[in-house]
Amino acid sequence: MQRGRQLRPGVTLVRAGEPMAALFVVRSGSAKRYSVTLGGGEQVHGFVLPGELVGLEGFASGRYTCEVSALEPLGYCRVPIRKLEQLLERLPGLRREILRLLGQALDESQRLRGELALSDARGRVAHFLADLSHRLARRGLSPTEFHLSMSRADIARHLGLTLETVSRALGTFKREGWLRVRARDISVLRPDALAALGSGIA
Amino acid sequence: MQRGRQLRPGVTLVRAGEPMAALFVVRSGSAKRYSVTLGGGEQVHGFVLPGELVGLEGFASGRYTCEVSALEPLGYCRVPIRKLEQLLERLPGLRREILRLLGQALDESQRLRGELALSDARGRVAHFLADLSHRLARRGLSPTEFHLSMSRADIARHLGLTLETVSRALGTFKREGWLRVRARDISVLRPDALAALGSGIA
DNA sequence: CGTGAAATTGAGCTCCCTCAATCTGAGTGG
DNA sequence: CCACTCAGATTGAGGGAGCTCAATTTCACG
Repeated sequence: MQRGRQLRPGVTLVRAGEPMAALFVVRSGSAKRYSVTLGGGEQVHGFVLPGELVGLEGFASGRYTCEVSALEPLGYCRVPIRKLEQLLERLPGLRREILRLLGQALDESQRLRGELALSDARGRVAHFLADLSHRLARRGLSPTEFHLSMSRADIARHLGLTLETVSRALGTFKREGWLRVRARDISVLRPDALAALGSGIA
Repeated sequence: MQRGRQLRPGVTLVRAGEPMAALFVVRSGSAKRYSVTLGGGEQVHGFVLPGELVGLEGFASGRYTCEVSALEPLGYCRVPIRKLEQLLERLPGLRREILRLLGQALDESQRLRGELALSDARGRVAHFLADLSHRLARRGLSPTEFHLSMSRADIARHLGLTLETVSRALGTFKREGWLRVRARDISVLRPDALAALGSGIA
C-alpha cells in the first residue's frame, strides 16, 4: 500500500482501457467518474468522495472501464493488485471485505439505476443531494453544509438531465425553503423533505 | 454445488432481506430481478438468462437486496456460500474468477445506468433488445429469433418508461422493418439498426 | 474593476405520460 | 365448435414535464 499521493484538479487518476494495475482509495478531495461516448460527450457515472474506492470495475476485464479525474486537489492511496492478491491469499477477512466492497458497489449502482428509472427531475436532484449528504456524514463531514465540487453540467450528465433543469430544481428547493444555495455552496435546511422526495415519495 | 433444481413460473428464488446463504446459477428459463418500492410498485432491476448468476449483491450486507422470481420454468444450481468460501481458500483461480464476475456485474450495471441517462424511449427499447440478443447469442441461442418471457409492463418498469411507450417503440421498429413482432415473439431483421440506436447514435 | 466561464431565468416546442378505448389471443365452459 | 372472458397488448387523444435555444446575471480570477 503506497500512500500520500496527490493530484491537482483536472488531472486524471485512471483512464478507460488502461490495464488495471491497482485500486485507489481516496483520502481527501473528490473526483468524477465518467466515460466518453461515441459522440464525444461525457457520461458521468458518479463522484468519488474521501474514503471511497476507485477502480473496482476493472476486475471485469483487467482494464479500467471509465476515466476518473480529480475535481479538487485529490489525496489518495494506491493499492497494487499484485500486492492485494498476495494479501487475499493469507487473509480470509480481507477476502470477505473485498467481496463486501464489490457487493456494495454493485448494490449501490443498481439502486442508482432504479432511481433514474423511477424519479422525475426534482426527485433525482433531491436524491443526489441526499445521497451526497449521507456519504459526507459517514466521513464525519457536515451533512447540511457542503460545497459541490462538480458543475451543474456534471450533475446533469450524471442524472440524465440538462444543466438548466438541474438549476431549476435547485431553484425550486431554494424557493420552498429546503435549501440555501450560493453558487456551489449548499446548506440543507430540510433534509427530511429532500430525503422524502428522493426516495420516490414524490 | 447442488444442481438439478427446478422452479415454476411465478415462484420466487430469493427474497429481499433474506440472509445470503447461497449464490445461484441459472441453467434454463429466465427470471426477473426486482424490488418493491415504498409505494408498493415494482422496480425491475433486470432479467436473468441461462448461464447468469443470481445473488451477487448479497455480498454487500450478507442479505439479498432484491427479489428474483421465475418468468419461465427455471432450472438452476445452488452454490452455498460456506462451500464457496472453502473453495476460495484453496483456489486462487476461483478467487480471480469471482472477482471477475463481480466486476462484470458492476460494470454492466453502470453501463445500464448510463444508457438510462442518455437515451430516449426508443433508444432504451432498442438497447434492451440488442442486449438481450447479445446475451442469448453468448449462450448459443438465436440472437435474431427469440421469445420475450417478460410482459411489456416489466420491460417498461425496467427501462423507466410506461408500457404504452414500450409498445409504441416496438410498433415503430416494426413499421420501419427492423423487427417482426408477434405478441412476445421477436424476429430481429436489422440488428445493426437496433444496435446503432441503442448505442446512442440516435 | 474587467473578463470569461458558470449559473440562472425565460419562452416555445417535443416527447412521453395519462387516460381511455379497442384489439388480440389463450383458456373455459356450454 | 363457438361464445365468453379476462389479461395483455395496441392504438388514439390530450396535457405536462423537461429539452432546446437564447438572454441575462453571478461568480471566480486576473
